[in-house]
Amino acid sequence: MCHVSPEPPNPRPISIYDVAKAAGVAPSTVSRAFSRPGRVNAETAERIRRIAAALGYRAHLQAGATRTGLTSVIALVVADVTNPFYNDIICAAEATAADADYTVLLVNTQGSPDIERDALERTLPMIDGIVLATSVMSDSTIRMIGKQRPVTVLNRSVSDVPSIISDNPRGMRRAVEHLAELGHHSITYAAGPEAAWSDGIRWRSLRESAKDLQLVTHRMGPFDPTFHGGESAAVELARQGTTAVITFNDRMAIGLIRRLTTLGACVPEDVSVIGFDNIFTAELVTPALTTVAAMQYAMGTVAVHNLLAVIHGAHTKTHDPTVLPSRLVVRESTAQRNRHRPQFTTTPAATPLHDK
Amino acid sequence: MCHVSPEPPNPRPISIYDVAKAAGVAPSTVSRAFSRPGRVNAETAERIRRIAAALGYRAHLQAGATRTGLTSVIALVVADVTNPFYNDIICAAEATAADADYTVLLVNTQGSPDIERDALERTLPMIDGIVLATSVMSDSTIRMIGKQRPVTVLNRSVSDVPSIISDNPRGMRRAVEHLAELGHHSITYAAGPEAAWSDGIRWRSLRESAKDLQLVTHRMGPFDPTFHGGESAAVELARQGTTAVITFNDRMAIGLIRRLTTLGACVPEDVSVIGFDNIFTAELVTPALTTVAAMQYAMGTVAVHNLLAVIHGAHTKTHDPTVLPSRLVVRESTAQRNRHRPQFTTTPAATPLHDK
DNA sequence: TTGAAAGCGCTAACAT
DNA sequence: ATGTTAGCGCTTTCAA
Repeated sequence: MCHVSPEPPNPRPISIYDVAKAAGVAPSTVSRAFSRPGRVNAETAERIRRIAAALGYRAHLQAGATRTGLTSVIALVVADVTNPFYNDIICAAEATAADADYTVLLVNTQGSPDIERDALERTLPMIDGIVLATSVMSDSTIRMIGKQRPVTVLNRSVSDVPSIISDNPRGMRRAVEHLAELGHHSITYAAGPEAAWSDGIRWRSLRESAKDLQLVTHRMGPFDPTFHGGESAAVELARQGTTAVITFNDRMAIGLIRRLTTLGACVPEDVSVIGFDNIFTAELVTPALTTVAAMQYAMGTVAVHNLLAVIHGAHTKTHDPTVLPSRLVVRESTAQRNRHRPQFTTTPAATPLHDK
Repeated sequence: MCHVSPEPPNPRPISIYDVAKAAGVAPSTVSRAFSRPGRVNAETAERIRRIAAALGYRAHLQAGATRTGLTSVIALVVADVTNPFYNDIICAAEATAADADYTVLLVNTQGSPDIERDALERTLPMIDGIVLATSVMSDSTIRMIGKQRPVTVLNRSVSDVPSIISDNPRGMRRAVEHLAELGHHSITYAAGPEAAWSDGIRWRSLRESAKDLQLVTHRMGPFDPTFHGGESAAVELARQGTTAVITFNDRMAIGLIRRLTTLGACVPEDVSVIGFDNIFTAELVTPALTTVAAMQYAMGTVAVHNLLAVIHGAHTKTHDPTVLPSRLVVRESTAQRNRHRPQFTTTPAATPLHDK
């Protein structure tokens, strides 16, 4: 019944030797016809390309890379490709790389140190450089990798490694001022993963800004930087009471608002919520989310641009991080503090949002 | 000022020769110590690994692949990594592949035939198989690639190539029944990209189901399968009037509802809307979206599972597509047809939602 | 169990 | 402008 397939699943691919023989030229000529068209007779080159196409030849760039060490591939390491925060970063990185004839290898670490290490282990030898958009590795590990391959880090400042960050202090400052103007006296920060550099800077910026404006701060967490993490934060928040919350990111803010609502609190009437990142969904939820926006597209562009510069031999003397501006986008999740209602407190009761 | 950097940006990586010399063994022994630990003295292997680690050696798998032709890498081709529809597919694919010690190479084509062709051209020689989660290539092209490398296609049925689809006809049937029960007489389909196989099957299924239930159907589009595509659909919809819409996917449905609202129509009071995919955001928007859910996680698992089977030499006799069930998730965007109001019609007036 | 040698597909020197 | 040769890092025979 089960007859043997006549063709193996992975037939040996056509090589330049096959093409060379068919065209009656030396293999190196075939190689040149593709990589250095100028250095070969125009007609010969054309004939070679025709024959190659007819034979179904595909250049095996990795093989050549064993000789040159250069692959024209760079890796973009992110914790979670499906996090909308990376949308623009990925698009920008791919566009910028494509302009320079580089390919972007997307590496999805799911926030796991093991996966990240493994993936890097596997891909490092076959790439010309790395953009670390999110990394849970230590600064010293990153610096070590930076010795082996050109590296650029995003959303994090690592000394001796080109870094691109957005102006978290300024964005946080604007968020705090906004809440102060609305009459809030105390701000709770729902923290993201401790390994996240941006979590640290955001909390520190919050504390400083709050101190300047004579506001009180609290810190909850760490939570997963996801919708569910935000839900957990809501439960904890309900126990301690507050009128204003800033979350590590928008996904958490959205989860928090959701859960808060099922717990009987109104946003923004009872509690004002501010997120970070300005993801697309922030505009879509009800109430629309007030959030600190970063320039993701620019981040992706600059990161790849700098990386390619280093690959091509640029020697940046100082490695002060490149700081991109950030701004506050005011929507509906923040409002005047409601003095007539008691501070929001309740006992956890309602069921969590059904997890699809 | 700009002193020359003492170390080149891409130092030659440590090879097995370096390790071999340091360990005082032959290179082949080092190779075996990593790839075939059983066939080398346990102590020697341990010593080699220690020395390798100390030297910072990283296996260069691509180099070995030039010999064996096997890379333990498979490609997952998607149109848009940031489309939440792929979340679970990507996660499932990576998990399933990791279980078998394979790495997933994520290829983002942005729906462009050129990028897809280019990416495939570049990566085909260095992978053991491909999962096409979205492809704009023709069936015959896919079949041709299937001759060169094991291929599995998702969300599409290609003869002679293992295909995994969800039960669109059944899902659509349930959607149409649902609308019929709510008293709607006519259903408009807002189409997605013409190149999308699932768009075709959805429209055909809609027509058949509607015919069975004696409902009238209209078709608009094609539109981009995005939020903005949905907005465009809303404008067109406003001109023609209707009480029930099914969109190609959830992102379109969300955009459509948004724009419809700014145009003065109420969802679901004036018009009922049903999407496809059940993306995470569908639950978050107001009104929450009624949608046809597919089993994305299972799709990813099955796709990779089947692919690995083919890679390991399975000979499936018939290539009938694997069909995964789909179901209707009823939320708030569908309601009883409102007989007391006139059919929704208006002139386009309001401004589109601000694009961040 | 280990070593020696050949070869994967390609590119870069060098030679013609 | 083209051919020849060596070699990239690794795996895999084949011997020892």
